[in-house]
Amino acid sequence: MSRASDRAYSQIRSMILSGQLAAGAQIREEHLADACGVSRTPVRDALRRLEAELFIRRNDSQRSFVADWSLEDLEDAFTLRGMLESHAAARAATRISERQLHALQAENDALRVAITRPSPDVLAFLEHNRRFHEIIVEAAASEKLENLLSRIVEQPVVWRTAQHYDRENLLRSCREHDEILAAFSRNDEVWASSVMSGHIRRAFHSYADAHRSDAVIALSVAAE
Amino acid sequence: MSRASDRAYSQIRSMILSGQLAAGAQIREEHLADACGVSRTPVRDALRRLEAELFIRRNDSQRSFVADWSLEDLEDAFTLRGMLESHAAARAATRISERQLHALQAENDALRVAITRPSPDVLAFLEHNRRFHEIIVEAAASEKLENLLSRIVEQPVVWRTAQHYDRENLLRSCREHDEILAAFSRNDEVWASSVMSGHIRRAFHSYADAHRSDAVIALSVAAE
DNA sequence: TGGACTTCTATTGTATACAAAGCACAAAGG
DNA sequence: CCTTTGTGCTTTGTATACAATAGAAGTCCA
Repeated sequence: MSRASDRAYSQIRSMILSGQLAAGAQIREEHLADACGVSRTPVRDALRRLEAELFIRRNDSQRSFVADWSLEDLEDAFTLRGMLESHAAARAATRISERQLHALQAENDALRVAITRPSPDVLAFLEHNRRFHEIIVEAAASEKLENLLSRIVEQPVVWRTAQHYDRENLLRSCREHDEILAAFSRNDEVWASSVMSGHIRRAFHSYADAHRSDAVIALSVAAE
Repeated sequence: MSRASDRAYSQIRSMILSGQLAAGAQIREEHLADACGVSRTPVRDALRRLEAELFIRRNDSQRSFVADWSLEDLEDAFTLRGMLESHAAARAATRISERQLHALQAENDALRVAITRPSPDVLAFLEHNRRFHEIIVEAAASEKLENLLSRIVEQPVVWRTAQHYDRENLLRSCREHDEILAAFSRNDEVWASSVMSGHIRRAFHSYADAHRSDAVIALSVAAE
């Protein structure tokens, strides 16, 4: 992550996720170059990557804009993610190693600790949750699948957090993870895949519900 | 397609698909720049795109190589494609317009003409087939889905053609397309999705069978 | 002789200057 | 008053020079 284009990539990416670059806003290469303290060359490089991940879109005359996704687009993404991740879970169920199983368990334990303290640590939850899902995709051992999933798990959305990150929802995620672990330890692909499917789907509805609440916070849609 | 980076993109891409750049071979930016008659800048741009589409992979020290997929990788790709395209067919079944339905019919008619002549025109078959599937994905009206599918429908594979492109197989594809059309005209998403699923799966087995034959020809895996 | 260290080379990464292409706005002509 | 065309300004595209880095090949010393 020391190359200038990598720094530009993650910096621009977090500018988008944080809302510092508003959805729909036009992007000017030189402006970002100044903001990142590099020249336009690595910025262009970063923009291409972000474009491939649908964070950025370009009009016909090559001008770039921050992608702006509707609730329908979000549901769409969750549906695809559900298909792909439940497939990943099925594959992982018969391929996962002891080491990976232990790593999964450790992530979910850490996740539980993060949310059962007096004031839940949402950022820690998100990070452990991300790792949890990442390990499963690794265990699925399909490079194409990994490539596809990397393009839809995170999305720039200005998020309303009130309902969504209440302890009840977080705990439910954690319990669903337990069930996925149980399915893995029995190498039951059908079970693993169904639980994962429901897990992602429930997550969508948490988000959709939260969409009607008030408090607004910028977060990447990585949870569940 | 007049920009230098676009020319470089399609030129390098066809060098890979044609086998002129062998699977596993290292890629040197300057070499390609000479071959395409442009500077390294647009070549780098093109390489990034091809990398996102898994035509090219890079090692840890940023050197690029032509991707080399095994038969298992190919099956993997077909499985994913089957999931995504049958989902696309389901969505398309309830969303497709009259215009698109006619366009589909026209493509399949043209496809039938191309293969029922004395010596089947395989290239024309491939092109109409590609358009047929493309229209369905458009009709599915999901940008994310379109984006994902664009990354797995074509793959660099040196292909053995003898069995695969015999008239029997081509005709079967054509008949399966007819059935998909029937499902669409009745807006039956379950039917459309099942036929598509089987269609892609059968295509995989045609390829796998052909893998044991002799005649070798370089083609992109776009058929069915 | 073996192993670490150094130098050299091949290749990619970055900056910068300039070229080309769009867009907006203004002026002219119908 | 509307349309069209031209002009200048903004933004992106390309070439090139130079910097950085990884690998390979020697080289030196124990």
